[in-house]
Amino acid sequence: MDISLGPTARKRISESTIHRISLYYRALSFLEKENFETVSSKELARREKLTPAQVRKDLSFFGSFGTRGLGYPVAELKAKVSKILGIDRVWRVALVGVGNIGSALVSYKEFIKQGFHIVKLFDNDQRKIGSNHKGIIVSDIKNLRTELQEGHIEMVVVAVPATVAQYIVDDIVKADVKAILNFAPINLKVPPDVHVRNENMAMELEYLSFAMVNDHAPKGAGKV
Amino acid sequence: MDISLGPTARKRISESTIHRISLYYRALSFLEKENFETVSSKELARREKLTPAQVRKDLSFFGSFGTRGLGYPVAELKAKVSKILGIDRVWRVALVGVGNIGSALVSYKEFIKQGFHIVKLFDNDQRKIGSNHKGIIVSDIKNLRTELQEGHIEMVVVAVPATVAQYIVDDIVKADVKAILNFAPINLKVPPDVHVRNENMAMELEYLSFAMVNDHAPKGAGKV
DNA sequence: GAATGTGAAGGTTTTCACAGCA
DNA sequence: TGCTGTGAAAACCTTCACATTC
Repeated sequence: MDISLGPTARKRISESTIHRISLYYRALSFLEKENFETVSSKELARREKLTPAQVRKDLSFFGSFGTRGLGYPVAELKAKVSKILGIDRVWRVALVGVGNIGSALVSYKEFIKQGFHIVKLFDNDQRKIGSNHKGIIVSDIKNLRTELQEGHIEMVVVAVPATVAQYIVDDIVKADVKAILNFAPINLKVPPDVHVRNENMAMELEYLSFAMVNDHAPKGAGKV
Repeated sequence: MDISLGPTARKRISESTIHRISLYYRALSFLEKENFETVSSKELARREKLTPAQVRKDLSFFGSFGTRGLGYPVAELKAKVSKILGIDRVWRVALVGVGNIGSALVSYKEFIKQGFHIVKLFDNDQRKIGSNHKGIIVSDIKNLRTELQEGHIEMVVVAVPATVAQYIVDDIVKADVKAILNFAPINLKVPPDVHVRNENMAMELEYLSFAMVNDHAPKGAGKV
């Protein structure tokens, strides 16, 4: 019953903390499947290449979930972490752009596992409209706004070319959707109450390329 | 001729700086196409939703590329930034796991544009081995190690299920590849001289979900 | 004894503000 | 005058270390 996200005290939680909370969720899912009862911050840290202090600090922002001397109860902590991340429920998601990336995402199992249900697809290509992808009929993008509203969509994944992404996002915003996951390599303009996250796969390769060229040892080594 | 990455002075460059450098590259590509001659830190910042001071600091780690009173020369800065990121050349990339995500990445245009050439594909599914994807024949994963070496592969994209990712990565490491882009939701163990970057699309949706549930205004607002 | 929870210390990144130059 | 380049200040994040609890 006690939700214990802190009564009114909410501090600002950093982006990195949330990303690590996702990692804890992943590790805890694994531990639960393997029937571990408890886990220490040390063990969680080892599994995700972090420090024990970091794990404890992150969790402490949201409450006291552990027992001194013992560690954290796996199943219980996993439930708490789900709740923190807001994935203790189903989210209705739409996907715009049924191209290479888009169609791959329709079948992406991690989404479903975590409650992100893609329930609508949109495209502007006449050959795709009306076709069936994993049981979902592709809608005409012309009806984006009304169908998002009528379908009670809460999140939209944008997987269209950069040149048209902004127009589509403008429409999404008009449909009162407040969360967008963007795969187009462009900085989208949205009102301040709309959340946008960008997924840019080329950027990660660029990071690798940088690291190789500068022969940066991955774990903080050898500056000149 | 002057490379001006600083003579011997190399400081440690933060991950965030490198990510922003990628953003500058993107903005500069656009500006170049639109025939802009120069650009100010203010304008670059505006385009990527950053601050002008941030832009100047980031660039200053690598040299003095601008002209006071004028700004930065677009084409020249783009060339410098390419060089910093190590994308002023072609990288030979292999992809393991020709599933949903994998096949989408084979056709991903941003990779090619930036010099990341996928030249080899691997899978363990007999039905896929030998088949042709965008002109590349899928190889048997049994030959991973030798083919990576013979093909002079420098980077590998891993798009296989989490359960087998570590085994495959062990093989990749044995083939002396030093850069891995991992799409499997698992923390890979590699020696300290191997660079790994993780791409986890579910994590970004989790972030959105967190933001919505906690009704965090995106731009630092409204704590309690 | 073992491991959490947390102030305080230490480190890193961002922002400020202004000198310096075209 | 306009805008860069950069030390110094401020903000932020991580690690330390230890009192606390089981």
